[in-house]
Amino acid sequence: MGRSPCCSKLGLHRGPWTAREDALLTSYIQNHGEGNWRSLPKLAGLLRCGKSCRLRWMNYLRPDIKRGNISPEEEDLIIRLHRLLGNRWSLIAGRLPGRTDNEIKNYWNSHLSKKLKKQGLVVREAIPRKKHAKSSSNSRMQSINSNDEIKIYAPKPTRLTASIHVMENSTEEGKGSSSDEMEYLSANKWSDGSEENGFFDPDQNLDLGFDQFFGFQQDV
DNA sequence: AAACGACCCAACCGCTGTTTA
DNA sequence: ATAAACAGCGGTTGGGTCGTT
Repeated sequence: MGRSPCCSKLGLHRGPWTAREDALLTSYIQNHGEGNWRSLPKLAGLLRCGKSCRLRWMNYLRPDIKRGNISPEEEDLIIRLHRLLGNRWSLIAGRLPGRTDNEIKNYWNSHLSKKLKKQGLVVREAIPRKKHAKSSSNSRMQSINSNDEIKIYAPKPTRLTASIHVMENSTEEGKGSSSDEMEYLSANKWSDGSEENGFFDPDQNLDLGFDQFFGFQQDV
């Protein structure tokens, strides 16, 4: 399967979006809804690739996007979630209504990683993506290290619904390095006392006890 | 006022995962 | 079972902006 040709190869527009392009895209999506990114540019009268349209919509034009500074509460939440999930920006963004994965990623790279390093806190390194990953019956299971002992279940970037009771000790400063946390996560115990087979499933377990864990109520 | 460096962030690239024929 | 098409994710880039000298 080949990667689809990029915009430049097809003679499409690249670079910053114009107000007119924004208007065309917004208008089309308002009338027809999201999706079909491949055919959308043509139907909307845009000389852009679908990928570019999707990105523009998701990161900038969506009506529910929250603009402005990241609040201290949001910052705290990002730090906690990053400690838990690593560079899973879409998952983290799913926890911050109105914020995009790109925005959070940028904020992390430009502010938080430096800030935490200054404070002498461990910043979790990016988990290298597997090369030549072969789909399996449960292909979203991603190993995060070579010995396959620790795994994270990576759901689609939908809103997370689950409990983090399991992480309650990790919120204290200085405690719980990432490896500690992952070890804890792989201990196969959920908040309800049930045991699982070593996979952390944020979709299933991030919501319950959210406010206790994160210290404030989510505004959904 | 000009030059320079640091920072920010929108956009792109390359890859993986999912769906469908 | 397989491959192609499509969608989405995370890392990186580069142009614009801001602050400092």
